[in-house]
Formats: sequence, structure tokens, C-alpha cells
Amino acid sequence: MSYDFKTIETKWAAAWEKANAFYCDTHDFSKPKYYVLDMFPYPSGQGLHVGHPEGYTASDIVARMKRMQGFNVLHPMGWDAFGLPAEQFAIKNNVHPEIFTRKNIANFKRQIRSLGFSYDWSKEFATVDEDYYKWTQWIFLQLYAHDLAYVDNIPVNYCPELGTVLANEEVVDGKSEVGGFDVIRMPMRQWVLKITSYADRLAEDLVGLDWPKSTLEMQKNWIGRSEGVAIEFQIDGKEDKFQVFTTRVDTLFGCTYCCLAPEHPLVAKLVSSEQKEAVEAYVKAAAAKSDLARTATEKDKTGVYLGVDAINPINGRKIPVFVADYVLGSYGFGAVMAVPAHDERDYAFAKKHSLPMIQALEGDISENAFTGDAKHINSSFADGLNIADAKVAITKELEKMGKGHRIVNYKLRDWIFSRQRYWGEPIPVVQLEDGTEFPLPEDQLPLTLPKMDKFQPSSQGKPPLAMAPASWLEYTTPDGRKGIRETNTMPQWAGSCWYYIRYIDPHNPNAICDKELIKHWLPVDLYIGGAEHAVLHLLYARFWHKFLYDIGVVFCKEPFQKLYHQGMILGENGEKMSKSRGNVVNPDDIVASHGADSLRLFEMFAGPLNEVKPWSTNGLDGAHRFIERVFRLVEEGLEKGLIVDENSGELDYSYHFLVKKTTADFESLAFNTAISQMMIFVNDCYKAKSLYRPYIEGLVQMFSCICPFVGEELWSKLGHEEMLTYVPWPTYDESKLVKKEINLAISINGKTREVISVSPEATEDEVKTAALANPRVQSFLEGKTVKKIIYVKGRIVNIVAL
RNA sequence: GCGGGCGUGGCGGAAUUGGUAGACGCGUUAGACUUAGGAUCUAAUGGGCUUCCCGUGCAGGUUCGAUUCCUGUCGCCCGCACCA
Repeated sequence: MSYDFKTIETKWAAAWEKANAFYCDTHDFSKPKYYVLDMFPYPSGQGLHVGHPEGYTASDIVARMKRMQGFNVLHPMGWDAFGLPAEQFAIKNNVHPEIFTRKNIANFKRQIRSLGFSYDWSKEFATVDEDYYKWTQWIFLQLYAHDLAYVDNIPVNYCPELGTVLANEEVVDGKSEVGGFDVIRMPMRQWVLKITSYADRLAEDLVGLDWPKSTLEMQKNWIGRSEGVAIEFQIDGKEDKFQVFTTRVDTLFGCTYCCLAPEHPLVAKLVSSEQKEAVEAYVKAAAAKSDLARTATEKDKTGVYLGVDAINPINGRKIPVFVADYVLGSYGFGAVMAVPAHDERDYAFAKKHSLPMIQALEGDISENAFTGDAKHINSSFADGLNIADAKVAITKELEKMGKGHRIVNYKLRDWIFSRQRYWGEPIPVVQLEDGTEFPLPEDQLPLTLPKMDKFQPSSQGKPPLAMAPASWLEYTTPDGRKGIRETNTMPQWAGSCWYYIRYIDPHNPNAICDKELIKHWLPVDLYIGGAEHAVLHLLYARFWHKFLYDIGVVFCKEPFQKLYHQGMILGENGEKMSKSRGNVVNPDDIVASHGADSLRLFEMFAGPLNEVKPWSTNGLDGAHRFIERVFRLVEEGLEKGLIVDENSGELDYSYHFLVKKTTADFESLAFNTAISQMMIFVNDCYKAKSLYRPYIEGLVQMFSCICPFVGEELWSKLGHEEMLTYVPWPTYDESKLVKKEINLAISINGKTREVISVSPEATEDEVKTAALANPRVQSFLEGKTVKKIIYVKGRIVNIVAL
């Protein structure tokens, strides 16, 4: 019988399901826990692509190893099922999004099962399940009760095409992240979550995490903490004043003008009658500019004089005030003090508008602003000081005058949390007729979505739920006040913010999760998913987790201890897989043609998990061939009686090294090198005269983590009744790794010239003598004087000769 | 522009973290067994002017010794982008 993957894979998939082989009793605290989690997928209509199995195989290998190592392993899977595509499909095809979503989930589940992942399906849920989103709404109510959720009328990113508002994080280059449609700025009533209250902790707690450096940096930059000083500027001859934020307070003596953002509330109030027309035109033009248009004119610094002056508090100097759109309304105070001599943007603006420059530091400003460190000049008491000292001195003086104080600023904005869509969690708040908000009592959760047939948002950005039946829309509080339910829904991110908690106790009707279980199971030990979530999901989830920590629901500060991103799999031609390029590989096809094990093995062997790597049909064939090779090794070994119970010792080193390397490599997710080592061991086996049974069984066991179907098949062929799931992980004996002879490279002046074989116990003198006695070495030393011999034990001898 | 990562055979990639560069696989070539071979097995496979020399993007440096560390430079990928 040769390797018949179809029969094998069907057989073991059924056997595992029947035996409930991967069930995790989360109440069992007798073993150490290990929680390995995949970022759950959005069940799209296209089904799985080959990128999904990459991360899922990696986590599955670890899950399988950890079970064998005696851990109680929680390895769940579920569905991030609210979201835009289902709603757009619903609008187009006039089908309820739930029907579409459930169908997709079924298809995803079928595909995932066909790939042999050891998920505990008893933990499965979808974010659209009522008894799941009940708790999503519950968390929202907690946020509301703690003043972290509020309604505001703010300029938002509105996407007319999608008919909804998007979070800053969902807008890329002025286009929607989903669909790539134009996004415009417009003021709208929105629910907002105060993520900025957690900015400090979100930045600080990154420190202890075992996360990719790039992701940590991205989050840090996104939060964008910067320390500086808030300075108050008085308008000349008026009562009005405004504040600016600066990180370069030391340059205050060089401030020659100020700029307000077009959105700044004082612009309209302060503008002089002569400038009124010009300023109003400018503000209007700036408001109409999309984010894209603003970035396109990056180099060109435009602005208009307001017709009023401000007073520089440090020296009483009168300076003009401009409105300029290079100042962002959303950052700091929406106003800057301009120091053209030492800031590139101010420099460009000042050049364009022929404004004066005053240097506050020594340095060349003939071509560009000087932004380096130097001695201060023209700065009164700060003259002669460097940046750091001048900052201290000037800040102190401002504080004394009551004109300035230290402040920390963040790029992070509060999280716009409402969407004008149907297919999301309803926000459990009622707008009462008296204008107040009424959060639903907990016992009225879940607030389920009303059944509707039309999901089209209205043109004014009115959500589909505004057209819901009155029976849903109208609400009377327990004490008889009337109101209308909130018709915005939550964004897709809401459900993915806390799903890792629910897996631990997915059917608990009384709480998001049992307290004792949370204590035991969190944080997630290993979290694997795409790098595209480096800021969005991973930042939002950390925020909710920290909030839940504060209200005593969870007990660790961070949700995901170790994070790893799988690299993208490109098409065979090295380009990103896409329908238009015609290079998409469908996992179903591969499972049919080569089997799930081959797909898993190929994806793990193709290269480091976190690297981008191209698909390769030849590589897939190679993986398939290796499985056949392992299969034959066992099958023929049994038939020909090569698999024996006495150990000839010939495979000792190779096997024990294999166990050591595989264990370490699985732990560090270096699957490509672990597989190489298995190939080396199998090659050694084919050369060996006999195969010591425990070694073959160890190989099959470790190999089964990568290729579980064929692994289980071979395990049973080897005569085992029980399944592999909890068979103890192979161990290795360090003493078997001591070689009787070691190869030692001899190099002369750093170039390897010869390899000699020595005993590992050989002394330095013996090695040196042997090296010098070597005829080949001698031929190279002819006519030269040996100056020095360096011996690195067990590695190399380097002879320095001139 | 800023931040992070990366440049190694024809290709994917190894290299014990400063110690035999190219493991393992793909591909290629030759041979064996075969009616057949896109199966399997064996051997070879970085380049060259082949007792030797050159080779880890390029140019320097540190070192007995550099793919690994340092400086500069070129190129690619990812993220952010007027953040005061």
C-alpha cells in the first residue's frame, strides 16, 4: 500500500471527531495550562486562502507539542463575523447578512477541518451569536458607566460609498481601508471611546511583551507620546488668548509668528475686518480639502494673516498670527508657535511669506532650518545653554510667570466607535425624549438586531436601523420615560476585542467568563496572526483588556504575552496573490491534489514563518515526496523487519540531535529548520542497516505535529491503539550527543586549509601538534614562520604565519 | 522625510550568534532499475584561468578569524507621514 492521502485524511478526521480528541477541560487545573490562539478569521465569501493555513499550522504544531509535553492546551477557533462585506452582499443580493454569514462560516469550518487542525470545537462561537454579543454590549455599558464612552459631534471620516463613518485607523491615504473608497471629513454625531485615557499605559506596558519589534514600534508610534510644554499666548490688545504645544520650548526666543489651524475656534472670533474675507475663504478651502489633497501639497505651506498679533510671553515681542492648514486641528491645541530658524515647516512657511527669522541657537540657517543641538543665542538668560538645559531654564521661567507648564501629548485620538450600519452589535443605549441618554439595564441584554429586509443606509448617513420597526425603535424605561434606541452599531473591532476571554468559558450565561478560569488561563501564551493587525485590533484589544483589568474582570495587565506574525504567501510569480493576477492558490484544490499534510508541510518548510515567501508548486511536490519517503520508511521497515527492538547505536547521534533540535525549533517557531533536521534523520535511516523502533516512533510523533494525518496513520501502523494526542513528547540524552571524534577545521591566516579528526578530549597541545604535523598544513607553512596558534575548543585551529 | 526589517548559488533558504559559507529542499546533469518514467535509487551540482584563486549588495574598518560587529553607501520590503 502506498501513501493514499485521501483515505488517510478522511479516516483520521472522522476518528478525531468521534473521539473528541482535542477537547480541553478548562476547569482542569491539574496540569499546567497553555493557551495558543489564532486570530480568528472573518468568514468571507471567498473561503480560506493559503495564508490562513500558514498561521494555523504553526499554532497547531505548538498546540500538539504542548499537549504531548503534558500541558492542558486551549486551542480554540471561532468567527469574527460582523462586518461590512456581509452587509454589502446583503444589499446587493437582497439576502439577510446573517444567512450569508452562516453559510460562509459553514464553508470556513469545513475547510479548516479538512486541514487537520487540533481545535477544540466545543469552544467555538461567532461574534454575531446573541449570547456572545450580549457580553460585548455588557462591556460597552461598563465603559459607559466609567465615562469612557460618550457622544460627540465631531468631524469624522465619512465614506459616502460605504455610507458610514470610519475610525482614523481604518482610513488609508484618504481612502477606506475596506474597498478603497474616498473618505471625506464631516461633522457628525458619534459614539466615541476614550482610548486616550489609556494612552500612557498602552505605551508603557509594551515593554514587557514578547512581540515583534516592528509591531511594538508601530504601536508606540501610533500612540505617539511626546513630552513638551503648553504655552499661553495673549492676543495683543484683546482679552483672548490661545495655547500652543511645543517640544522645543528652548527655541521660544526665536518665535516670530504663530499659526492657528483652520478649525481653531478663535479664528472666526479674532480675524480683523480687513482680513475677514481672505481668512474665511481660506478656512472654507481647507475644510473642503480631503486628507489626500492635504498630503499632496505637502511641500507647499499656505496660510493667511489673521490681522491680529500675539505677545510672545517670554520677551513681550509682538508677533503676527496666521491661519495655516499645516497646523492640524486635531493635535495639541491646534495652534503652534513658529520658530522658522529651527523648524523645517516653519522655515518653509516663513520663506514663502517673507517672515522674519530669529536664531535661538548657533548654526547655519541659510538653506534650511537648523534643528541640531548647539549653544543658544539671542535668548537672554538661556544664552550659552544647550537644548536640554535651555528647556529647563525657559520652562521654569514660564511656570514662574504662569504662562506655561509641562504637558504630555499623544498622536492617539479617541476611538470613533459608532458605525452607520446594520450588521454590527446594537449600541445598548436609548435617547430619551428629555435629551438624556439611558443605558439599558443589564437584564435587558442582549439587545438583538431587529429583523429587517433593507439594509441600505440613507444618503445623509442615517443608519439602516433608523428604518427599523417602531416596535424595536421605541422604548419605554422601567419608570415610564419614552425614548428612541440608538441606531448606530458598533464597529467590527468590538467583537474581536475580547473573544480570547470568552473561549475559556464560552457558554457561561452569568458572566463574560468565570473569574477563577480567567485567573488561571490568561494571558494568552502564544498569539499568531497577520501583521496587518499590528495597530488596529491589537491596540483596541489591549485597551479593552486594560479597562477590564481596572474594573476587576481580568487580572493580568496584558492579554497576549507572545505574539507572532506569519508572513504573507505570495503567488508563484512572486507577486501578491489576487484574482486579477490569476495567481491565487485555493487550499481546497491543494487538499484534493496533494493532501492537507503536504500543504501544511510545504508552508512550514518554505522558509521562516514570519517572512514573506512565494508559493511553489515544485516545493509542494517536494513536501509530498518527503511524506511518501517517511511513509515508505515505516511501511517497508515493518514489512522487511528492519524496525527492531535492539539498538545498534548507529542512529543514536542523529536521533538524539533530532529530538533536541526539533523541540527547540518548535518552541521558537523555526519550523523550516526542524523539518530540515527530520529530512536529515530520514536520510540517515535509509542508510542504516536497522531501525531502532523507539527512534522511528519518536520521528513519527514529532512529524505528526506538522503532518497529523499521516502521523496518526503511521503511529497506528506501528501497532498503537491509542491516538498520538497525549503520548509523552520524546526526550533526548545529552550523552548521546557527544561525538567520539570531531572534525576540526585548520585554517592558516584565517583561510580553511584542512579538516582533521580529533578526539573531543584532546588537549590544546595535542591538537596543535596534530595540526602542525599535518602534511597539507606543512605545505602551506613552507617558508613561513608560525607566529601564533589560536585554538577554539571543538571548532577551529587558526595558524598565524608570516 | 521618520521608524522597523532585509540584501547569501539558477530558486526557497541554512550557518551552533565572531570560528569549515551554501545544511535541507527545489531545479539541473549523468547513471541504475524499467515496456515506460513526471515513480524510486546512486552520483554530481557557487564561480573561475582548478596543486590555486575568487566569492554572503557595494566601499572601508575592527579582529588571528566577519554572512555575523562598526562606519559609509546603494537597493528592496513593511509601517507612519505637516504630530509642532
